[in-house]
Amino acid sequence: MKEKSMRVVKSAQERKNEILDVAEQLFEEKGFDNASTNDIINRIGIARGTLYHHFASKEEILDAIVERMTKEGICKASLIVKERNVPICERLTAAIMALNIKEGAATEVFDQIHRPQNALLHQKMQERLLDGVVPIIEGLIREGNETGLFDSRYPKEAAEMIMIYSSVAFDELMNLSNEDILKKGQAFAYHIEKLLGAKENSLFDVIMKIIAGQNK
Amino acid sequence: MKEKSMRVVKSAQERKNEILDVAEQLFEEKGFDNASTNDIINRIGIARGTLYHHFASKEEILDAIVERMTKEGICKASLIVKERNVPICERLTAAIMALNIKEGAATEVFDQIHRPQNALLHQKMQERLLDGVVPIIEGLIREGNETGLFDSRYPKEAAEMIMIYSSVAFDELMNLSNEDILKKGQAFAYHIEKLLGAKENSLFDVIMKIIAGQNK
DNA sequence: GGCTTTACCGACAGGTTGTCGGTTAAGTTA
DNA sequence: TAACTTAACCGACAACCTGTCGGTAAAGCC
Repeated sequence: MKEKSMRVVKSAQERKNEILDVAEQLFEEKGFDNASTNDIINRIGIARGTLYHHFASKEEILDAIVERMTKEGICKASLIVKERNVPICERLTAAIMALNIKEGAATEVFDQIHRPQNALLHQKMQERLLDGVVPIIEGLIREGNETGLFDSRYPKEAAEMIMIYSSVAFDELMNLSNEDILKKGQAFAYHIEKLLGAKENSLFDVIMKIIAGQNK
Repeated sequence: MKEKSMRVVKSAQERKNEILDVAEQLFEEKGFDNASTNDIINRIGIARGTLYHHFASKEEILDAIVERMTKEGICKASLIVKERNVPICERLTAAIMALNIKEGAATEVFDQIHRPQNALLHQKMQERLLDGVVPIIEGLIREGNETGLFDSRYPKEAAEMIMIYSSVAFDELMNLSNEDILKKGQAFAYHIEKLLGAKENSLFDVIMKIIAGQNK
């Protein structure tokens, strides 16, 4: 039954990615705590030592996954912000939503992410996204201040507040009915306007458009 | 060396509290992940079976601790709110701060709480505090709306935003310099005023007073 | 073709949580 | 007060887990 241990050698980078792919998949399926390093090595078909040759610990694997998952969102956000011909409000909403990467493959991750087994994953993702995106949003708010679109006395803290709220509140979106989601989105837009001292409805429409597109 | 296993019988309630006391203490010292059930039973001097006679799992112990720790804060908040002769602004700040129970014995817990080992504890505390305190704050905002003090179109979501932000942002307070803390507090007050449509400085002073008192 | 580097292997130590049959104390009933 | 029931308690044990380590084999270099 047991396969003979055919020795297959790959480049470190290739093997690392393979491990991360499988680990991510497994964390989605069973949660971080429940997925064991044995699960990982069995599914790939490598030995225990191989795994620990590439990663020092299970937590380091998690860190690498978080890194990989967040990098894309943060890059996207920082690109969007630089498009100075796009209206600030649109850039702002796009940047905020860049972390809610609900698109494509990552969907299942976000379903599992709040389960208690994934508290650590959740915390690390949030931390990293906050560190990465808050400065970007902050810059945007400052730009809006100069343009006269916004009037925010504490851009950094406002950015923090927006990002923290959206990362926690939009986590639990899937449990809500469609009208609840709508209301939550409206409230979010309304509050951001207040927070940034923006004109009423200056953000409302563009935010609602994105939220509507989200669950089509 | 090994003590003879003198059999001591206690009432279920008494024993449960004993377990929670020691577990809480241990979680403070080593973090939730690092503190083992063996640590708990050894420190108390009971057998493995005894522990699992009273609690079904390690996580159930954690839940009970979270329950115990948050109950006090939530009770306090709901009491404060009922004092209708106290100005709303003071009640609001007091209720918000009721979760930052930095007073007395709980101090060390909050130092340890952000360490990765405690992600689960952190998440559960936050969840429970949010569920408990948000409705209370919401009621207060509605009251403020009626009095004309506030002007909030979405009281529930505003309460959520305030609580989520304060529970995340004030977590990492100990790493900051005193002036940073001050600025963060000022920004917080400013933003709450904006969020609730309150008059400028109507909350500022009372919030700053509390924050100043916090790290004396 | 020899040498060094590095990916790889799998047994193993030392830890973990949760289970379970059996034991003893406390309470209840007769 | 003696028999019986309930509930707290015990400790060995199974079934995991993570991380280590000496050794093997492929790849790259001289």
